[in-house]
Amino acid sequence: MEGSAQVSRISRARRTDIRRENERLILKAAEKVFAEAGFGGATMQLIADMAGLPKANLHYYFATKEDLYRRVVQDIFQIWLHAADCFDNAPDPATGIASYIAAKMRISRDHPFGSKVWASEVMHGAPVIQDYLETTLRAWTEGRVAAIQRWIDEGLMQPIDPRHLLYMLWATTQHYADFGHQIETLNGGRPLSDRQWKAATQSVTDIILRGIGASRGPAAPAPRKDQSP
Amino acid sequence: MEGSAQVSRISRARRTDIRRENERLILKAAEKVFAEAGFGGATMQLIADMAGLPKANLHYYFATKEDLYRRVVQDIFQIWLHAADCFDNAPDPATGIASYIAAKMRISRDHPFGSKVWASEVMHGAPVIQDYLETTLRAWTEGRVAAIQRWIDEGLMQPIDPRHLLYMLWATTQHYADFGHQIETLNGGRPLSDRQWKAATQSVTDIILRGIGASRGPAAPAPRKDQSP
DNA sequence: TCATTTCCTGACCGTATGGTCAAGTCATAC
DNA sequence: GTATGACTTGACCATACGGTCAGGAAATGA
Repeated sequence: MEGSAQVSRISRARRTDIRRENERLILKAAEKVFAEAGFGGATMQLIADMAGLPKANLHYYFATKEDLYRRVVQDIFQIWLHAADCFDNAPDPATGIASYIAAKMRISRDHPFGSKVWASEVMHGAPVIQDYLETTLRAWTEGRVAAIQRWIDEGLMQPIDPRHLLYMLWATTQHYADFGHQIETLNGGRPLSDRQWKAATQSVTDIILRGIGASRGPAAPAPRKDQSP
Repeated sequence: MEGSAQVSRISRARRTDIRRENERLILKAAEKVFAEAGFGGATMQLIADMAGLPKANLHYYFATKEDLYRRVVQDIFQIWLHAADCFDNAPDPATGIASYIAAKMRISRDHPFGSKVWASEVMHGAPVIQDYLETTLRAWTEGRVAAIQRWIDEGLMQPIDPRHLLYMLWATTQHYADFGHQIETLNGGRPLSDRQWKAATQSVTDIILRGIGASRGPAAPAPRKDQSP
């Protein structure tokens, strides 16, 4: 009995694994194809080929193209939101914003396709995640705005409209993913190296922290340029 | 003879007018449809309907969908480039960058569709304007980088990597067009008012100029908030 | 008036695409 | 062994789309 239950559990687990593994494959391929071709330009056939599965198999796991797309966008949105964890329990703007920039730059590097899908979705009027914008994102934004306003009230940074600061953070960090191709072209056709990514993060952090008058924070990394003073 | 020539010139002008007017109508509709649906999602039928012309008429003026799209993208690129005129013969960073931000914010407001088409094109790997990126845009960028570097060398601003500053300027200003829908949603579902656009421009300008250590420029617009000093 | 050129458009065509389906395979359960 | 249920897939279908074309309207020129 115990053995039987064990087998049963294992089988069920293996079943689940098949499903999860295939969904993972499909979602990964879909993210790339949607990013590179847009929703309208993406084809189920191309996604299937990239996932190494027959097209009919995609429709076994995801009923329609829209369903698949929705899942891709939702997954991105989760990553997007979680990036703010480091933002939250920060003692001062310099620490919080610097770590938020770092997190979002990392996302731009690690999930460029996801970022593009998100950008595309929003640019097209958010047809599938409008409700998320109005509920989750709005709530999230209100929270950060309040936090930033608190910092301002405490005199830890200049009195800047928190919303526009957030927009600037989003825009600047996501630019390195969404416009990665342009940046790459201007970089001589080569993707940014580790060092260049670090320099980019540093530049963004420096400008913004100084821009909001918060660069004197204790956790602010000292500029370590080896130029002569 | 003179009269005949006059008529001839007028007729030719009217012909040209018909063509120009129809191309304008089509390009305007195409810009909007491409922006809202992406290249793959846009249909010639939809563009035709929006332009108020039969679909076959579109193909009379633009042989293929790609041709039409190319024209839209090229037109945007021109606007994009011309925005730098005010950047150029500026005496100091505060003046130059402030006016560049103002110009690009105006473009974001006046040509949101164009901005989205451009973003989409670049995000998809610039399939139709890769050569422009490698020639025109690269040259343009080199020029601005040199100008900024000169300002740095003259001690007019902090030593910041000019490229990342440019990226930040592009990202931040275009964000108000490309992610306009998101901003609108976070603004209670209403588009930014005149006052809000002004405030946005001011915020961006303030943060960046302070961020690069150039806010003390003589031509920098004084912050005329009616708050108590 | 008539020829010429430009412009206009309904009807049509080939293809590609999203989606369906029936007939499987395969592992498990009893 | 065989019933069960999840997974797989080649073949197929209806539709929508980009693009074509022939024939006509309208403007122009002589």
